[in-house]
Amino acid sequence: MEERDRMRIGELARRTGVSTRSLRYYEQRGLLRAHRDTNGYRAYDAECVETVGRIRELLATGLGTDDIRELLPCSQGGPALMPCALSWGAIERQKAQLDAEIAELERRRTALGTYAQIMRERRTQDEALAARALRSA
Amino acid sequence: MEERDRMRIGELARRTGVSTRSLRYYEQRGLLRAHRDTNGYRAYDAECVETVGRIRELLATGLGTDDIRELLPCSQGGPALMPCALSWGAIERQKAQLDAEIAELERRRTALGTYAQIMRERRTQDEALAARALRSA
DNA sequence: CTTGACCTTCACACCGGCGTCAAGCTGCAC
DNA sequence: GTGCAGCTTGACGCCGGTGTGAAGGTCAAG
Repeated sequence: MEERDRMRIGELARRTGVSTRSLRYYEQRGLLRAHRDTNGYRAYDAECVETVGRIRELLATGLGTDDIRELLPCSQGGPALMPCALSWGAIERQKAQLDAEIAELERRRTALGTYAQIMRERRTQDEALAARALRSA
Repeated sequence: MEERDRMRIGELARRTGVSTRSLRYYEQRGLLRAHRDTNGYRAYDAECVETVGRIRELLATGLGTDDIRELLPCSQGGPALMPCALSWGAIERQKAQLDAEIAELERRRTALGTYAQIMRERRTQDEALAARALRSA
């Protein structure tokens, strides 16, 4: 809780490899909290580095900021049993959603393959027709 | 080619189940061609019903309107050998893209499962702690 | 003439995480 | 004082297919 452990947004960005724009966005979305210096500058505790890391991981799973906001307190220390139970649904929902999206993409891939097959056959016919036309000409 | 075979946008929408908004959009993107009555109304040939069907199929595979524009003449009758060859790449690209997206989603799903597992373990620890706290209290 | 169904073009809204520019303040170094 | 790096908030753009609404023309039926 020492003030010395606090850093400004630029340094947090450097340490995490995340743009300042994103950090401000995470704060706006309620994912990240920052103290304020007297001049209005954001002052982040050292643990924010880890928090940002978790945010990036969760974003990378495809979860949205709304889900992550409910999920984050759960992944931190402290008596977070209740939020855990509450936000458990979000993970299950997201897993189900991912399964659905994967199925959808595989359906698309199959459809595309079928479509390509039809076109391939048609092209073969066309080539046969063209060859016959050439011979008769 | 009889004028009697032509219909206006509302009827095409009804026959295909596609909104008039989408039909106008397809025309704007160069996927669909319409004649014009003297009063400016769009007049569609009967075959447009099939064309719209193909557009929907291709859209459903995840292809964009730009790809479909190059792909459509290929799936219709006529000497479409060259466009076929040209647009073949679009299908292959899309298939590769779908494969990549599927892989990405599966990576997300796995990551989510791992994350859930970590949280589950942490929750178990928390519960153990809470139980011990209760007993000692 | 009016009503009403159908048509026209133009254009804003959406979603979501973030790039990017604008206009202005702080504070250190020279 | 001047410059510059770093900070602030605010706001537009993107991507792409489509919903939706405005403002107005066409035409047949009453």
